[in-house]
Amino acid sequence: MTPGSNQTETGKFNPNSFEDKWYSYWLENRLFHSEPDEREPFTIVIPPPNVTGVLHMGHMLNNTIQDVLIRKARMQGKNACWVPGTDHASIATEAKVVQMLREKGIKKSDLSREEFLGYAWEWKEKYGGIILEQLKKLGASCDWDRTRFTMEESLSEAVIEVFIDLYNKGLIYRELRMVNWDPQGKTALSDEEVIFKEVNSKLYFIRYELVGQNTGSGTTADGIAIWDKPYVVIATTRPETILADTAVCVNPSDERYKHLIGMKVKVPFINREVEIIADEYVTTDFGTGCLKVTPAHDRNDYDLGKKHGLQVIDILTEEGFLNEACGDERYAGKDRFAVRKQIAIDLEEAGCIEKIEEYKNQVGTSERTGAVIEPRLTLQWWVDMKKFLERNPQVLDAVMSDEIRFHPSNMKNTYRHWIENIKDWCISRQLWWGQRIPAWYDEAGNLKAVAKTEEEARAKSAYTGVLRQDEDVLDTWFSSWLWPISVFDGFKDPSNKDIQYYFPTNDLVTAPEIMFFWVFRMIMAGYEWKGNLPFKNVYYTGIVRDKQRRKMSKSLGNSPDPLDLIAQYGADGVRMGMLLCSPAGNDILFDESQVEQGRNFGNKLWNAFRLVKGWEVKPDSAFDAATLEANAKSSAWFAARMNEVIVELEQKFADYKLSEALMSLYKLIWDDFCSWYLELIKPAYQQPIDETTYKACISHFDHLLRLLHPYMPFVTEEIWQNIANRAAGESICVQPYPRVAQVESVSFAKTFEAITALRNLRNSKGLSPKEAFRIIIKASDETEYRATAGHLAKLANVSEIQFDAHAEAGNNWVALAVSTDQVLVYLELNLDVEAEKEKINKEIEYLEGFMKSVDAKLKNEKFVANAKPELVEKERQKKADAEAKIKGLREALAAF
RNA sequence: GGAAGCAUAGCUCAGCUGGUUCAGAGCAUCUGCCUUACAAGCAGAGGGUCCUUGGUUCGAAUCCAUGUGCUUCCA
Repeated sequence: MTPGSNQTETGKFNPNSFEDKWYSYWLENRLFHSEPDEREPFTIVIPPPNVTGVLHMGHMLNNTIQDVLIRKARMQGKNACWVPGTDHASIATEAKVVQMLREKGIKKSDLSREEFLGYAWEWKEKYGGIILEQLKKLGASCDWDRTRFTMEESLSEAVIEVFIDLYNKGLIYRELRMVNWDPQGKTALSDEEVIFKEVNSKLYFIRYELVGQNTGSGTTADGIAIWDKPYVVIATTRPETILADTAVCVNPSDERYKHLIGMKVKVPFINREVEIIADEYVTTDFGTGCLKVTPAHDRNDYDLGKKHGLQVIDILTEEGFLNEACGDERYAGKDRFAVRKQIAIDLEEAGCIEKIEEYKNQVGTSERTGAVIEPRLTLQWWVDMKKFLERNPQVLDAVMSDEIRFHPSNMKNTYRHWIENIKDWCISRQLWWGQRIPAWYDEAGNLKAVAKTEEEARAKSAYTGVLRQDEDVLDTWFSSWLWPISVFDGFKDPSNKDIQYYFPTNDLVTAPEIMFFWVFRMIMAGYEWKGNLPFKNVYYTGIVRDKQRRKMSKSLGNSPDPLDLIAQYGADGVRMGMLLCSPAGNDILFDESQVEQGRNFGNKLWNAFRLVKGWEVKPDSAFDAATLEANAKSSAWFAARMNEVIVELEQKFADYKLSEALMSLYKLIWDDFCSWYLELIKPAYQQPIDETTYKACISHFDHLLRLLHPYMPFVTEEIWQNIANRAAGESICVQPYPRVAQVESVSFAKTFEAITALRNLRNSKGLSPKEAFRIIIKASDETEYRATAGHLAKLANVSEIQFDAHAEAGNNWVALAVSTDQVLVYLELNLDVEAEKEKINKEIEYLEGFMKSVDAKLKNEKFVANAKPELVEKERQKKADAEAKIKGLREALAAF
């Protein structure tokens, strides 16, 4: 059954009254479900939102765009499949679960891995689907039967298999390296998960006493000795790390320090003697030119340490506390930031501080927990990206050659730059929520085998002792990069009909900052395991910002609640508001007034429907020929106009200019359909309309609804269902999308111009629209005016139209310029003759100026010789038109 | 510090490989209207040295260079 309209035709437009109803209807009729068949597939996989997430403005934008693309494809007869799902977000979810447990009084450390995962799954089942439910409110036409989750069994198996496969191919290795450590999440992060923020900090200048130098050359950078002992000064933003210093380094060519190379200095408090070494790495003009080297806590220092064979002293715990190795009991067991403050005070007291400067620097923070990242030396698993790319050069080539098209295309530059400077990908995480790494070790921690199960590991390694599986899990992106393949079970069953049919997918819609995390890696996975690209187009959305260009965020509180917005303006209004001004790649400055505009547009459409629906229809025989003829012309004109716009739309969609396409539609509906066409065919109050026109109108309306449906699915369905009789189960969702047709071109351009000129005259003279005009049309070609005389009379309230090519203005006849013709209007007013003359003179002046420039072009031999012939012809036409206009205006002027 | 992008009406943006009356759209603004589809509306109107300065060209918003300002990415 088709649900009846909740809204009577006289009711006010209220999107809430029908949106849920139609969504349920679509689901009941399984309109979004896809199975492979003989049609051309059109596939989108959703960028899986974080399972802990709730819908925010960015999701709204992103998913609206996907829905527009998928709905249009579906209407175009393609087998449209939009696969929804979520990712397991190891670190974010684990943090949530840990917090939930803490509230229950349970500590993670008191639980076994299995127990913890039990709670985590429980949490996921309870809260993990919220965001998907919210997408339904937005109207997202996902195939919900295909909903996937990155940690479900089949997808997890794929992850494990891929890991093993990469290991066997030599593309994965395990190594002790400096990683980005999140002391709050207590895990390593990849470089992409670190967000750099500028912070105000301090640069501490600290004195290190020179060993065995009782006199002489220990000086400050500026040569002044304040201390009684010789010393050097180092500059650091992290004074707590001096306890882990194992060298001081200067540039070998630095005259100030040359003579000190090879000597030793004492680290304050702990009095560790460390050597002054020399390396080109040190810049002489930063700080004092004298660098403290802390191999355990700084990436560059680590490399330096390796090169010079320095000792590595790790003074931090995994939580970011100082440990016993720091060698000073005042600080051991305390937080790194607390120690930073304290040690600064203590150093000051000890006279070791030369000075402290304010300093702005970039500090890395965890994308998920926000904690300040600590470079930390740990054993992690890595993907060898260089080797991977050597195996799969298409990862770069496909994008550069537009085999995979980026929208906007300038993202290609960033992509290439990224690949050319690629770094290895740290894929292990010290967490429990995620796929556990299938690596097996002996009791001493030596890697014995990489295998799916203990049995396999044993078989592979032939080791008979106790085997322990790696405690760590894999990065969530190590699941997500397989998404376009794994959602179709392309690993589990590579020849299944889904993967063969839907892969490669068509479009991917995502945020620009995800290019490195995800887009790039999916392309890698596509070529490595399917030997093919994973999608053909990548549409990068902008970031949703507020009017002050600030990024919308929870903490700023500048983001409206999407569901509130939907409740207030309707999902259609919100969708339209988001898309009205969001070219690919451009940030969108969100403003509620745009959403209001979207709702107003829905209201406009709704009222057009009310008008049409209210008409009484009678057979054509009840009408005179002139009316029928005029209406037929109007319908033909609109058909032609709509066709023009469909041509535009096709081009705009081909270029992924979704905002512009929407704007074209907006104008077609509001201006051409409502303001012109409906006004033209509208019968007088309580008068009937002829059947032919009514049918044409309904057909045009129907086409408009289809064109608009991808953008505003709900209101278009509501009207479509009520504009004509529909069978049970029918829906606009699956109606054919209008195509470009061969339509006779009908121009009303001069007519509309004349109507506007007459309305303008009324406006400027303060005349009532109720007073009819008498006019004379003075045209060189009367064809169009004669054909549309009825239209002109109706929309400009003209009671009498004469045609006279030789008419003269004057005696209360005022001339209006329309194209190159004139419309003379009878006015009984006392005109301000001088003002009228002035106006005409100004017009003539402008036209003469214009003519001059055209003339100059035409007289220019080089122009005539070099420009295309049709262009020259156009210029000649321009000149002729202007001449005709000037002639008419002169005559009008003479008539006063 | 390295790289990319942007600068056009009050705001947000179109303007493809130079050439239609090339200076555009939507919103906002102003004027007049409650005209029986719609005031969430109708009918009109105004508004810009296309960031600066040079250059190429018969011709530049468009191509090139310089400067300025802003944004983003990477280190």
